[in-house]
Amino acid sequence: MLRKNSKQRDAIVAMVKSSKSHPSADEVYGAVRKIYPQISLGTVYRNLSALAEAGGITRITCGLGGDRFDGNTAMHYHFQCAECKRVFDVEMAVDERLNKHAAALLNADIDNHTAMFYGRCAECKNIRRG
Amino acid sequence: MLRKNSKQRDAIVAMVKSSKSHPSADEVYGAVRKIYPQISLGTVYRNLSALAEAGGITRITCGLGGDRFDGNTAMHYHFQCAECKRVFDVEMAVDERLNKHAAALLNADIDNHTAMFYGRCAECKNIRRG
DNA sequence: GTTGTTGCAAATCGTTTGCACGTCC
DNA sequence: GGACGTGCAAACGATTTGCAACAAC
Repeated sequence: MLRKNSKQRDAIVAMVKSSKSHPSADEVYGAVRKIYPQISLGTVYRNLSALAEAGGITRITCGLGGDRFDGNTAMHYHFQCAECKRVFDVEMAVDERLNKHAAALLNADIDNHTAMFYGRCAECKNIRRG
Repeated sequence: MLRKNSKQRDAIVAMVKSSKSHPSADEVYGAVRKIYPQISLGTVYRNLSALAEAGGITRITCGLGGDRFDGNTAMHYHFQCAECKRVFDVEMAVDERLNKHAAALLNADIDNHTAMFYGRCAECKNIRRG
């Protein structure tokens, strides 16, 4: 994968990199379709997965709904609102030593870790709950 | 939900609580079926979700494969092996203040957070990679 | 007897894949 | 021109849901 260029992939990368909203595959699809109306959802999924694998973007596995994607590949944590399902960055220092610590405890090779916070975002927290 | 007792639910709780392997819904199904061969996968899913919602067990959203369930509801972190997909506990102190810290940063209500480590477990790390 | 719970099957959601065709180097 | 990428549709795995029968209180 990623051996040849494609304008579809370029558009997908550009969309994810320029977005701050942690879009889902479907949202990327909707946005890129405005430029390439013929693009297929399969192509979006294939490229998002290949790009995440190659390290060009980050895949965010969240508890509520499908995966999200993030153009910011620097290690950081996320928060997901249980109400609106949006994902936000948590601008908090990440302790990379946790990987080594956990690796020692488990006698495992550890590549990375993720942290997800859950609750209600600023906009949703004062509204009646469904 | 959870307003009346059922022997199926009792068996599901017992299985998850007694397991240390963070079983998937399908694994719970397989185990409980030995006692109640007529139980359906839908019942297992319904009960696991209701129990997790009620706080009797914990749902683990992991990046590789479907959700797992944990009878240990005390806050702790997990590690998933990229090779065998098994999930392990990480016996590491959890800083509960992170929730307050993140809540302040985002002006959000935060209930909980999870952390997942990824890599290769002790058993898999020395074996040729596929 | 009312209401929650079950078993079953069909439906849904998010994602992946096989294939014929198109495009890049 | 050969390998990789695309569009399309079908397939897939995980999970949820509608419904009639059933069990708990």
